[in-house]
Amino acid sequence: MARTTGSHSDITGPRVRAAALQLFARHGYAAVSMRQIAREVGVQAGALYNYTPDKQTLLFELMKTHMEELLEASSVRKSIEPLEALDEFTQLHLNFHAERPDEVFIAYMELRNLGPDNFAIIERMRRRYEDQLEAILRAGVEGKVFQVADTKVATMAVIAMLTGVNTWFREGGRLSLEEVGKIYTDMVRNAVGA
Amino acid sequence: MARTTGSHSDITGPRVRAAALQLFARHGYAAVSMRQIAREVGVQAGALYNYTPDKQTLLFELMKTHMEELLEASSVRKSIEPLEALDEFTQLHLNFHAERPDEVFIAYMELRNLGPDNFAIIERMRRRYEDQLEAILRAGVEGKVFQVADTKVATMAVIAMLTGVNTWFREGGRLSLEEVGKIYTDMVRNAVGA
Amino acid sequence: MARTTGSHSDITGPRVRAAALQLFARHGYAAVSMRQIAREVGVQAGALYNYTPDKQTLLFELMKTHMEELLEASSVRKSIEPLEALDEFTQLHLNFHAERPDEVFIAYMELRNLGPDNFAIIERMRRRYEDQLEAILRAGVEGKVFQVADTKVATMAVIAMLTGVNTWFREGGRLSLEEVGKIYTDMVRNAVGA
Amino acid sequence: MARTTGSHSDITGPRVRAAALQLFARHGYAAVSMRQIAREVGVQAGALYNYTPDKQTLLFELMKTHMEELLEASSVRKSIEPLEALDEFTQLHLNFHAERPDEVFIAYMELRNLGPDNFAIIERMRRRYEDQLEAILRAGVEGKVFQVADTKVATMAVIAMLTGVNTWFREGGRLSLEEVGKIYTDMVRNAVGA
DNA sequence: AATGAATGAGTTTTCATTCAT
DNA sequence: AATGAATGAAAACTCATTCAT
Repeated sequence: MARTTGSHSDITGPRVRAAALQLFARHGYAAVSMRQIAREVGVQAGALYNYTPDKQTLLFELMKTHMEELLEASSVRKSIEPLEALDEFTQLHLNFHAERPDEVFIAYMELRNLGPDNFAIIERMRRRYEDQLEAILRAGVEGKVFQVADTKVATMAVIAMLTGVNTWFREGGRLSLEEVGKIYTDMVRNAVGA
Repeated sequence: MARTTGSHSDITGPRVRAAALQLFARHGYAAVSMRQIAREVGVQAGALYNYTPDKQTLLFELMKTHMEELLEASSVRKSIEPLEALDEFTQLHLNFHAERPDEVFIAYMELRNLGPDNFAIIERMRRRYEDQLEAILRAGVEGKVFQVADTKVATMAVIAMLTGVNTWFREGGRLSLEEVGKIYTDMVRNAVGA
Repeated sequence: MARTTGSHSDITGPRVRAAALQLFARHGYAAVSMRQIAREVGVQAGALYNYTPDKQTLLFELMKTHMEELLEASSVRKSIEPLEALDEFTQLHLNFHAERPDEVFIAYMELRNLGPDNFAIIERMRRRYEDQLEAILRAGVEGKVFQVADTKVATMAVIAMLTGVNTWFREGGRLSLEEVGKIYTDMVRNAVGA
Repeated sequence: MARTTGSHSDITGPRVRAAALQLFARHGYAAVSMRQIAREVGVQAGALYNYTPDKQTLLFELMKTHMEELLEASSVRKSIEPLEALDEFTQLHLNFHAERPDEVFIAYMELRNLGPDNFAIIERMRRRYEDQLEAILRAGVEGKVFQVADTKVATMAVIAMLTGVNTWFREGGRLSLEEVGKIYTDMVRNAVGA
């Protein structure tokens, strides 16, 4: 049957990813069927395979894109002073994660649904992100502006603390993102003895 | 024939829960089949239903038991000074969670696989746990020994920081649990301005 | 564990049959599980096998007992006149069936759940019952008190008509069983041209 | 690979219904598995769910279609004289039911396997059919051409008598359907005192 | 690019039955 | 006589994926 001229591929593809993102975040990768995704897009299940070779790759691409954007956003900083760099990192992490709750949720929850190769790729990217914070902490320790017993541990602690915001922060709640940002900037500084 | 031999009543039940715990933690609730659990126990799938009415209840009981133990372990403290109480909370949290990585993982990851009623029950228990830390922080703020802009936010931040340990800490790794405990006790104190 | 002295076998057996009767009638043989029957009796499923070799035999015994009672009740009549005999048959059929709605229902609905041998046995008994009415009709035709084109067909028609009462008659409804009996006595007479 | 070859869309649907009809009639709804139906159709079990949302709906649709056809066939008659109408009803019932032994069997035997809503719908249709006969009988009583103590009871009795034919009549047996029709026309007339 | 029919393997759960105790 | 643990087979239904059209 005839369709409005022009290809749908450049419109359906993003819609597939958007639907998968939302559904995976809400119900979990394993609990979402290709048919559910297709229904959300307004298409039959078979059509999804024009946009992804399989369900697993769909998940992987979502996570990879997210990590790429995170790395790109975070690596712009050609950091100056450690303290300023730390504050900047805090703000960037909070803003970036607050804007992408679904992506963040998936990136943490669905790691074990990746095949080993895909898992390794995502893990490597996450490590690279952590390394950026650790570099800041190390610089601060060397410059005696931070007091930290173990920079690796402190890195993990700070990131966990920051990412935890996503479990409770909601736009329009008691606190604005700006207020939360101020509170965390202080807590992070304190935590690393700045 | 009925079964290999001998009655296994009081031995199979715990083994079912143990197998479910391990498998759910490793692969995720949705990705684990009743058959897999049964195989691990050394029994046919049907036999599991002598020990749980269904898969969902099996998950729920695991989480409920975990939260009950957490609440019991943490509520013994008839806290003295806020600072001492905070240190005690930090240690207890780290030790308790380090001993039960599977339970902790499940308690965080599988919330969305609970039915609404079961979810509400677990959420209430988690809230009660958070309230204990918040009470300590509030007492410390009143007594001017802590400096915290928002006790609720600080509560979430500290718990996220502490629970994050489970994502990387491994017994026998670079640091002992005791060393980690010291580092975190300091970082937590700092974070709340003690 | 100890039980009140004395055997339960002479009490549990009838209770098993009663429970099976009621449940088979309500939900159908195939839809009733041995566990359901056991629950109704207040016993574990395994205990049922002290009273029946299997589920199929339980059904068969229920039907056989019913047919035996029907044949016994109906064959007492060493009938006199055909018309009187016909009225007597009508009354007996209505009363007997009205008193045993569950047995009647099962005897009609569950025939196909019998194994071939059991089926043959029950069918033979049913045939014997029909033969009694046909004998009456034949006598009436010979005696010119009935006008019936085909006694076999008339037999089936009359029995169908009478048994149909069970689909709608309820004790305590608009009509008493006695009233229904009068109406059917007339209709049956008419139908066979008496 | 997808399937043997060629699209079967508009051919498989009817074949599913036909297979279900025959199997339900022969063995009973509860005793027939979706796999059996699928095997009869020559398809895997999963494919059936392209044609029915579930087994229960398959049964319901079979019964609904049957009742719709019955109502359509029977309501054409804009009856003239009660006696003529009665004869016509008798003939129509016998012919219609003789042509559809499987549908009739299911419509009577599987009522209790319908969910409550579906049951109510079918019951309402059956009631409408009965009402047509009762209207004829009432007209006949008013016009003094029938003698009937209770039109509702007579309606049930006549329909039971007629439907009973399906339990024994077989095309090619001792009597033709036409002969049976004549016999029943007489018996029905007699039964209602015409 | 999309459909719709189909597969084959899988899911959770239920079942009749057995049997050591 | 009864329990309770277990089996092995089967049930209804779902799923990711394929492919002719």
